[in-house]
Amino acid sequence: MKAIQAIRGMKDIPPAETPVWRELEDAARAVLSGYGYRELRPPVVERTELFRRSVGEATDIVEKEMYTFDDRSGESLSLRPECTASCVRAAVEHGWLRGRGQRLWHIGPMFRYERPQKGRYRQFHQLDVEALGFPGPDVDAELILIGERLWRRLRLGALRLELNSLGSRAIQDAFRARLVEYLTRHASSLDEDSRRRLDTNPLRILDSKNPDMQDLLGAAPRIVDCLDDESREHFEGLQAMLEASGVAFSVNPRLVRGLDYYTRTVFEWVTDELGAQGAVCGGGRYDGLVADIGGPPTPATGFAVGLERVVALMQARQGAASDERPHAYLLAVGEEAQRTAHSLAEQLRDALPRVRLVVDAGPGNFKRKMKNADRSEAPLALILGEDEARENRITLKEMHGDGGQQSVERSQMVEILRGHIGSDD
RNA sequence: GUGGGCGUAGCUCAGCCGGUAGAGCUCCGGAUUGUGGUUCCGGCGGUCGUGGGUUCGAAUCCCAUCGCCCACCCCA
Repeated sequence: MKAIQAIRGMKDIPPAETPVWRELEDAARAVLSGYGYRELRPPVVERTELFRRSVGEATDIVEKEMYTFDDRSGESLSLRPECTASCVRAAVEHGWLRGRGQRLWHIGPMFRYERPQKGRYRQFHQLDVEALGFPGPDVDAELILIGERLWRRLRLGALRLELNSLGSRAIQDAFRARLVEYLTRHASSLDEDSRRRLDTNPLRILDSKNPDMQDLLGAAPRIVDCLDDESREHFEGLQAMLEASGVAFSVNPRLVRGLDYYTRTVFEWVTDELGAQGAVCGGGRYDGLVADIGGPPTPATGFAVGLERVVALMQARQGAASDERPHAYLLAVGEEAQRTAHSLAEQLRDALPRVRLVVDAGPGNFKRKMKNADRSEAPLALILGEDEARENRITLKEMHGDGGQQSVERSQMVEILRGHIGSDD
């Protein structure tokens, strides 16, 4: 019989890696609570319609990357490809936007049917941060500062911040027409993909990686030159606040983003260390989205962090992850010892709530159990054999170094173990 | 969806101008029946991804197919 394996692009995160993930999640929680953001946990499945209306009918995500299915009642549902739409839906549905802003965050899995490659998976995880109901550039700046604080806390260097402004929807429409006009004039210099996108998504031609087109694109009209006064002031305001906070950034006039809902501010944190998938975090302002999905007109801004990509950077970084090795391995041999081993272990756990103690009171001989004690990487073996059971003692053996051991009264165990735990964790 | 690379033991890999499979690590046992890790000795483990073709004979050559990785595309 053929063994069943995981779905393509969906990976197990093995025990050896979960400490890094937890470090990242704990850091995110701590940073966000420090800015007054509160956690939201929306469902993983939504009506397909929600993503059509938010992400955009003509985007790749909606056109060909969603896991969509009909439920038993015939309704079209989709696994979420991103979760800004869900956060906005929840806020509107519960009336959280009535007269005040909401600062929200969420961590969880997202799903996109794409060909997997380095840094890109079909199930992947995002930290999503959304500020709903705030019109000013101050909140865009706040989001960027949150990102920077998170990178600093995780000891990640080498992340660059790129910024752009896409202006209002009306400006985007006008600019799109200008850009199409320019590119059509030079259609002979466009590659095949770009010619196709001339119809579907002309803005994205701007960040094509094709080296043959760089000259052409460098001379293309720039959206930052077409901004309306309000958008320009907003963008300048953001830059002034970042400068005042000492945040380094570069304006990339060709930074556009693949989701239809962005207006004005867009930004990305990028790295060169992850191959082709260099965007670790991306986001921007979406002032029209709340109204688009049926809520009250509400300005909003947010970003998403790709956790697999951050984890990859953390793994490449210097510095050890947290230690999960047990402090002690209690091995019981003989009927009486095996029967009472858990009782002893529970007393130790009552006295030392932080102790990491593995109990081996199963079948197997002494040698076997010592081997397992060694493999557990615990620095201390607590030996409970027939002699110890009879004399109400326990033998402690140092598993590192010379392997010296001593026999002690059970009543001494707590103090000795406490010494071994020390300041660890 | 398109292109390239790669599939041999649990893991990392060698063998590939055809002659019927090997190493290191891991694992199991013994030296050491109340002591692991080190050392020594022995052992388990492979329809060579799968199916077909060529051949007296295929891990090796050819075709197809599946899987993994990387890139395009797209994005976190």
